[in-house]
Amino acid sequence: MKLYDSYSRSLRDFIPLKNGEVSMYLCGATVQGSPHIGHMRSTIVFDILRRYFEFKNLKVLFVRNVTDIDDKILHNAGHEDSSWWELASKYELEFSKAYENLGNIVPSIEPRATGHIPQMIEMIEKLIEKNHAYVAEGSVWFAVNSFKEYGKLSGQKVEEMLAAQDLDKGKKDPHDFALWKKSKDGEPFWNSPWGKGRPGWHIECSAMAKTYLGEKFDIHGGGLDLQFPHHENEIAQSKASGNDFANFWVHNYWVTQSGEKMSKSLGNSLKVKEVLTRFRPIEVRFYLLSAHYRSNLEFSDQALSEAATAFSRIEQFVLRASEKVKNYKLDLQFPQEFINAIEDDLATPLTISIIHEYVTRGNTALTSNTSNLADTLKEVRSMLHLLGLDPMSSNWISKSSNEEKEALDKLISELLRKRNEARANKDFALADSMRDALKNAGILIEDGADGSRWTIEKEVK
RNA sequence: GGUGGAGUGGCCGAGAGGCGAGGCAGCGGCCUGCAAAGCCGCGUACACGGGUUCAAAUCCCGUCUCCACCUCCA
Repeated sequence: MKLYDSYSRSLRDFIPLKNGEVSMYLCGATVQGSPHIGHMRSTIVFDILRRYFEFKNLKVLFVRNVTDIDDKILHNAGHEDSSWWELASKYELEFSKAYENLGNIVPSIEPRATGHIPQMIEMIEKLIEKNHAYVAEGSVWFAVNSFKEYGKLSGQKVEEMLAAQDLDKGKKDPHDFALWKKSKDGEPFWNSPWGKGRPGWHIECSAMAKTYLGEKFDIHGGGLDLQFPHHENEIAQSKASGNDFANFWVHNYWVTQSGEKMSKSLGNSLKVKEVLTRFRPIEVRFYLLSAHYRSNLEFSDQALSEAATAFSRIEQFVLRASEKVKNYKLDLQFPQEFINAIEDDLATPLTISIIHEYVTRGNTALTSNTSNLADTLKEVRSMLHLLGLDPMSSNWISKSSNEEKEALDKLISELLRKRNEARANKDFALADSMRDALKNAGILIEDGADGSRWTIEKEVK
């Protein structure tokens, strides 16, 4: 498989470091507010990578952290008049719910920063010992000029970067960054060899990645904005303390609005919970996969609506075909071109176009009753399954009970029987009024060559 | 100031020297009692100006516009 590695700025063949295993670390949320749909993108990218590796029978260890202490959390807690831990917990739950709603498999491990302070302290001590860090006035700083590779990931030279304008005392170089921050009065703190304080943001991920994935692992990912400074600093800390760290760096681009990064836009309309009042989660997931992960995706309600319409074409094929192809087992079978697309740096837009082509083929088989319908259905569902978009998968299926479905089916089938009598008698006024009445109830009727079919109009929630 | 990315038909969005990805919308047809769904057909798009080449959306030079990052960010 070819995967784009931001560190070497090239497509590289992905070969796991350990035979048969893949270790991945994804920078998760800083739980300071509600998730918007831009936040979902990196998780979905990693979710599909993970699904593909598992399909290849690789054992995946997938770590996605939660940053549950930082300046913004403290600030927002003051704003919302709650404790910082309550605020962090509240938004962590919202993120978990959003991830789950959009059909992501839960990570193997989801560590919280506050649960790994001893590991961070240990790493900081090692950095001080190796003269990559220094203590100043109760804080600890990483000495950027002690690490010659600094800037390699982001392609920047330290001397050409804008100097930090912060007022922190004791920094020897404006580019140095905090490993440990001395706490101010009233702020939460942990005890350390340097006094009361809390960890810097970057050391959290270095320490957690090492704890769960070891000194060297396969893939580290996150949004493009994390490339600098966050990931640059992670590399500096980890490598300076003696770890090899990540073999591949994978960065997803933005969900933008009016060309701008979503987090800069204001308003609630982009929050996951709000978008899900207007669109089904599976439609949102489909939409987020409709652009390549290394392209910006321009968000608009119109684009999302179009994606939802496009998806329903695929979904309706799966449902219609499944009514005809009975008792089949879904053992995954992929067209080669689909595998090629996935292996080409996760070309999801291409996979979607392939699915559409197979749906066209399947729809033709459906009307002409040709024998390849079952195969096409299995292939389409396999492809959807790998993308987490199989409408028949249990996590998308509506929650109503079988009893309810059977009762409804009996009722509607009886109505359709009467309506078809009317149609046979050319009493089209009656037939049409029955169809209208059902439509008012949210039930859509389609008359086909071999009988009438009903579906419940897709509604959100 | 430094670094990186982008500009593709009405819309979304692939592609990366020669065969017009795919979808949405629109138009025409088939099917249908009428619908719906489906299928078939219809498009001469690559920011602008030069250049290289038998051939450029794709490569080169220049210009314009937009976006991101430079120690809070998916």
